Amino acid sequence: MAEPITIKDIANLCGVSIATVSRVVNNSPKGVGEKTVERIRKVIEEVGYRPNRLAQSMITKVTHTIGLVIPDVRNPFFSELVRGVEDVCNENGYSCFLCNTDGKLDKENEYIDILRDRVVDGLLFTTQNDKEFNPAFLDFHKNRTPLCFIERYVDELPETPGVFFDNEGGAALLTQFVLDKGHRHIAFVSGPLSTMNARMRKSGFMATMQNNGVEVDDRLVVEGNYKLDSGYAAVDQLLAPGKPKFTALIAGNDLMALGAYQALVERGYEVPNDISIAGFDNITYPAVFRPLITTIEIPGYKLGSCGTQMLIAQMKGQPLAVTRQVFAAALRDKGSIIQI
Amino acid sequence: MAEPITIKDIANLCGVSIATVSRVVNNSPKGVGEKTVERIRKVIEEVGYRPNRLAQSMITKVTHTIGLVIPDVRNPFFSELVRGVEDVCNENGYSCFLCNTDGKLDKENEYIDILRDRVVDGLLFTTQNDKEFNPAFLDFHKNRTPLCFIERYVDELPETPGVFFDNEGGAALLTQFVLDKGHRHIAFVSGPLSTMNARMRKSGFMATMQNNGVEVDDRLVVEGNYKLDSGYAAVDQLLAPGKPKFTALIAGNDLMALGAYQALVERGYEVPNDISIAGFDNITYPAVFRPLITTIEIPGYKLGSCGTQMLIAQMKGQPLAVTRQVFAAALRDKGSIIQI
DNA sequence: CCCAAGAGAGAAAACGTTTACTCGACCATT
DNA sequence: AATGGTCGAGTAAACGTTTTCTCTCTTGGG
Repeated sequence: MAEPITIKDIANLCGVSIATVSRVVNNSPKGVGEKTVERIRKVIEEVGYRPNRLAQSMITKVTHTIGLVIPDVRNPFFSELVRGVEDVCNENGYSCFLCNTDGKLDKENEYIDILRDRVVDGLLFTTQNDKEFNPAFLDFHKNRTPLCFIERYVDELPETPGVFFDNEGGAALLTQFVLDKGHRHIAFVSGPLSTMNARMRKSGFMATMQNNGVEVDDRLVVEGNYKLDSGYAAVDQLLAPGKPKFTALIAGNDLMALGAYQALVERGYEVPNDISIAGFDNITYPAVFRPLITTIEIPGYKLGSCGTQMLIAQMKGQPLAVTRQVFAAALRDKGSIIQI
Repeated sequence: MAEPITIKDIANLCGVSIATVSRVVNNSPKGVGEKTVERIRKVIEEVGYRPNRLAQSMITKVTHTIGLVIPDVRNPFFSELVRGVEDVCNENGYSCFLCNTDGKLDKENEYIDILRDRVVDGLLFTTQNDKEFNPAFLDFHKNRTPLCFIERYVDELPETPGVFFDNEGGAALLTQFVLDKGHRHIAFVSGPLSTMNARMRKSGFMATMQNNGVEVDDRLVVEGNYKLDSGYAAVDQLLAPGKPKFTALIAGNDLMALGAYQALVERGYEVPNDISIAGFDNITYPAVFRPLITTIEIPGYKLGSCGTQMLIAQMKGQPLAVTRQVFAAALRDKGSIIQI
């Protein structure tokens, strides 16, 4: 029913041209008398006129809109991240399109196309799929649409900004902690080695062991898939006859650590008295829950907010001091590693 | 660098008018010869032309965009809901602006204005704040912008669609379950009674008790704020000298149930042997965690996806069979209520 | 008193589409 | 042979802004 009020309506109401109204709306440098400004302001206020963003964007080519592409909001890490992104967007007058891809390449492609059609000013991109490189990024790059990666290195686009978590450092920190507690026989359950972060975490573990002069027993290093079940299964493998004993187990993420915990308990081991356990991610649950798992915290909110800041800086044409920001890891000791 | 390809480019490339190109892009009824269609299609394909959504929207007044306003994505209920919304949007060619308000009225207002400026086709609105009614909704209503509420009744807008969870029925289900286990002295810790759902849950509890001929002892009904601490504090109140004994405690949500659990354990009670506990929400954590709390599941994804379907139906001008959809509750028995 | 400069404001083009209207060509019907 | 219908395609207006250019009026300095 009620047609929206346009700039033309205001112009008529004030008996001025739309150009003049436009100038006061954008409190443009000058060219409008004080009294006129006052009058127009008042009318705008009274009738509640708000400029149509679409029309503005048509001509300015700027939508104040970004696309946020992630695998799944339901993953707590990503909901933290999303909130960080959205907060920074909002502070800066941007709105954010949320896209869930489940890490599937075709959905990623689809969303990239959609977002380009919608003329987003920038794109924030996360995935857990780092096997395949999406050539659509090259298009974005050619079109000079700002891009910021989250936890993803793209060799083809070396100068594209990104925010990262220091997976290797986190794993090193955790491994050192376990070593310092006196453990020497440490099992490691990695995430899927097809992913960058699983490889980094593993290498952080290996390097730290080596640096401390502790030999890694290959038979105690197994690969999981970041899911609970694979942690459970890993314990079965590690406890098989002929395998060496171990006093601590480091998992590539908390979920696998929990799976491992369950398997150990079911097999009659006491955690941490018989076997200590550590995870990665700091999946945060109300502190009432048991077990508590010593872990490495990944600052999802921070990654999101800083990534967005970098993206916005780019969109504003500000030169970036650093194009790749790496966030340090923090250890969360929850007592699941005992001194021996 | 690379200016985007426009319809004009395609027209020139094919030696036809832009109107003709537009017709084949929208595979418009007729008016273009088969051979021409073929030729234009091929060129479009070759150069990868994609129409500018902004320009399309300018003229059609349709953006294929919706606004999703929620308190906080980090709340697992809302991340479920968001995913449901986004999936249905995507299936139907819509994109979705995510807005976090923390339930604050001024942020809600701000986002409503922003979304209107951006000419969203519809608005999906959730809040936990049901004290204040935002008059901006009336504007939306006047502008005929489709609206769908989630878990919020708005008296001023009786015919506005909404999706709801049957809080009362859920509480009844849970209460009946507890009664059937033989409990007669049941404590109830409600959420903040300023919120609709806390009131509904409480009334579901009261009604079921009454229906079963069990008198509710007022001294065993306390009000919390849906946070962990308030569950803890509630137990302090309930265990104060002079209070009647109880064998079961039903909390307005899982978080408070956990707080209550912690308080009880710290005071030497065994759960559920001394006191049984039930919650609400089914906050889902890996099943390894303890304690497990018998609870009522709220189908967040379902609420989101169905709400979005209703919204889209409205936007397409389809008449809604029902404007208010209520989703049934389901009990998740996790053993924290014992038979007595 | 004249002129230049500057301030205030409007006209119109542009952004990339969709769509109502128009027009010519061709063919079939009377 | 004239009429009319259909098909294919183009012209131009429109959407709601921003912005460049232009114009007029005022003002102040010489």
